[in-house]
Amino acid sequence: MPLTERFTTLLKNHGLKKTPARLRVLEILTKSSQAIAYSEIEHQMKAVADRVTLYRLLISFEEQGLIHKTFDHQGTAKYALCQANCDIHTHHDEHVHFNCTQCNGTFCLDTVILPAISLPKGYSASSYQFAITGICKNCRG
Amino acid sequence: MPLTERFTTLLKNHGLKKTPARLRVLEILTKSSQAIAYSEIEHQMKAVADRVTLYRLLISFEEQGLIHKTFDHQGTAKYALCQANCDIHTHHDEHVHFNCTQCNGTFCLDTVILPAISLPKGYSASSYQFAITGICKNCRG
DNA sequence: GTTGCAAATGCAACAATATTGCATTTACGT
DNA sequence: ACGTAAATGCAATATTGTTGCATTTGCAAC
Repeated sequence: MPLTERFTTLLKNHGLKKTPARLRVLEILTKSSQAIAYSEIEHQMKAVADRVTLYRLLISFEEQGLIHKTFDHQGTAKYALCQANCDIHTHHDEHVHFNCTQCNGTFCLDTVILPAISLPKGYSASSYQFAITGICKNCRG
Repeated sequence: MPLTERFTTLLKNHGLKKTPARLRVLEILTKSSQAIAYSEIEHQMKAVADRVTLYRLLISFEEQGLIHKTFDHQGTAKYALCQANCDIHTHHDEHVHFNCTQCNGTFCLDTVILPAISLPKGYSASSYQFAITGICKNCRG
């Protein structure tokens, strides 16, 4: 299925209207091998949409389960497409992230298995954020 | 050992001068059962120190291994005292954090054992950030 | 105790990041 | 083609973090 068609379906399935800005963001995220910071998306969106539009767009994408948002080792928000069929009700992003201190890249490590963790009594978990900081594959070259 | 004396030693051991602002921050962090956001510390520091001083103070505390800094589920920076004998060379903070979505509290779960994780080839880890988001003990009560 | 100096602080200005209100435009079902 | 709710753009504002520089302070050496 061609990209644009896939995006159209994706947006429709999540009750979102198809707009140039949204298609562009989906394209950017799809073509990236890693999670992208807001500033980077904005940079690539030049002339396509206003800053505010981008903020609001990302918020609704996240609410609707199209993308997930993580924070790297410096607290910078990074966005990536959800792999599975997330939606507004079941929005899970249970995989390990790797943050590179050299290139500042954030990678989703889908192959790493999440260990089970038992919480102390009284606490109830709704989601997990596991991140590893270090040097990535590329930067070690 | 009384608090003030302990703080004095702590600062001296890390090559930091003893100042009212620093003593106050140590006191605030010591008396808190959870990690504290910058804004909260600033609020409790009213009239004791300038915003900028607080920022710089926290940075040097972190560099010298007196405190550690984490980001909660909303990307807010939170600070807490280091438990062990961290210093500028060996600064480790390998425990699980719990972020409550109701009170926005961040707790260090020292009792939870960190699982071992094996990275894909090519990646090398220097630190780990494991966080669990949910409802904390107090908010369930 | 006095002195000297690096460290720490305060202030002002600035930079970066995120949010809100509101008028206008656009997508899309009917 | 039309009507409406959703989406956008713009301006203003809020929040958060940083930089430069003059002044003050802690503390070690004398």
